[in-house]
Amino acid sequence: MIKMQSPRKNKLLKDLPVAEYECIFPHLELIQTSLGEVLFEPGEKLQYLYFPTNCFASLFYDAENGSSTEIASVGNDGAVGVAIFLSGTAIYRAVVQSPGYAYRMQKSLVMQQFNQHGSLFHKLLNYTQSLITYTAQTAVCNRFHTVDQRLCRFLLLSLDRLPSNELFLTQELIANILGVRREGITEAAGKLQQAGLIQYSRGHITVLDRSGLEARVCECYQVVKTESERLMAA
Amino acid sequence: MIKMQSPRKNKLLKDLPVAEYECIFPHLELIQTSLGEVLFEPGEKLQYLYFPTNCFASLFYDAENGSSTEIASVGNDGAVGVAIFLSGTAIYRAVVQSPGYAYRMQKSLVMQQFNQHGSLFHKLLNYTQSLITYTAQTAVCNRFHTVDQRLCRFLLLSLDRLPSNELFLTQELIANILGVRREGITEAAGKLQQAGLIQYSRGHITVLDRSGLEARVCECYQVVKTESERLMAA
DNA sequence: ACTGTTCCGTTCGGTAGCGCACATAGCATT
DNA sequence: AATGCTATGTGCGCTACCGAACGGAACAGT
Repeated sequence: MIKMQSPRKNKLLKDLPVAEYECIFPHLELIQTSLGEVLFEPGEKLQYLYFPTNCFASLFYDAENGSSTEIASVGNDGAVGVAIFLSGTAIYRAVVQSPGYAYRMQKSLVMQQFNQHGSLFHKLLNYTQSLITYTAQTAVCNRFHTVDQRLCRFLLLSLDRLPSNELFLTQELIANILGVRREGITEAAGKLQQAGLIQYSRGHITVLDRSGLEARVCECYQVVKTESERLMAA
Repeated sequence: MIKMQSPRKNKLLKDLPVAEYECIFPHLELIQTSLGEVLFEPGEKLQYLYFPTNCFASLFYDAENGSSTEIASVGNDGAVGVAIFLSGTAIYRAVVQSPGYAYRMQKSLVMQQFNQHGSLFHKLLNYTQSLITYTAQTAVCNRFHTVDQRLCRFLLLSLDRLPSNELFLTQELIANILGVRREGITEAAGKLQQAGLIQYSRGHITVLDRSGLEARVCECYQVVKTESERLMAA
């Protein structure tokens, strides 16, 4: 099983030139992440940069009153903790939403690669831009779109980061992610289930009709996806 | 007048080591910006990185239905167009909200400085982080706080980027920035005026009681400000 | 089989902000 | 003075969402 977890499964590591990859590879540490695990807390000095292969994490931003919102999520499309080379410290919390494997790189190695201006350096900068896009789109979506639409966006973006069409999240958790009441999710999810688009029970969500979700989602989903693909192609 | 516009007025350029500054200085081009001027459009290939000295710009993110929101603003505390070294293209629009002067740097020079890992390089990375913070906080604020609070936040953050206590913005413009109805601003601003905190008429806003605004604003203001100061100190 | 816990469904009153329509007031131009 | 434009004020019905409370249903452990 672990053999299957090649670092190449992560899209940032996937297309690295052979020389660079071989230089980095020995220093990559495979780790297993569990549901709800916190990779780092806001304000904490980052030690590692994480490259998920088959797990994904949400970046949470706390509000004063105890509520919080997801401002971005990261799967095998990116890296968790880009602040490590920006300033050293992130102001958000990184929480594992779907358990699995990830590779991590020591800060010193990240900085070394960074200083050599390799391929990884450029990919990380591009990826940073796509994170900014995600965050900005979240701001827009929070402002203009309904809970129903935001739920669809969340489901679709999550699916894109996972191999299967199943998610393991309670309505309570989704509510926290979107920054709404739990009851709001009950209602929105109920509609989707009645329409036959998803099927859920006790924290286990199965997406039955992907295109149906796409028909209901706001534009935010496509914007984030397209921009991210554009940046990764570069 | 123009003589007064030393590049050193911009906080990113202010503390550069002498050697680096003298290398950059000859290539800085002083420009004058006018109200409403668009520095770049979303998707456009960036040519310049702008360093405002006494003007400030808003970064706007468009939603599909024609509305838009400010996701961050930049004054003499930063640079407009950091995407130039991230990916080359921004997905937001940069609009001058308060006219004045700025210096700009050709892309080639930016990249050259970037590759030399000078002081500017590190400052720009740090500043990128503070932009991300601003954007994330906007997402949170859009989600949890009232129009009244958001207006206070906007006024305070704008004041911080300006030399005086006056702003030239109609209620209509502020509404676009915050992504709310014009009438919402009429109401919120009316309250502030009645409380004697501001005075306005036909697009001319004077802030009379700064600390009064600070008493009403949500935490978002302080978070953005503190984080930005922390990052600039580094 | 019993019990506690987690997850989901539903109801109900309250409110912030929306969309719309229209009124007024300051300023400019002629 | 007359006209027109732009900025601001106000009122009204409507909807999405909130906060709180409660009920039921699935599951886990003993």
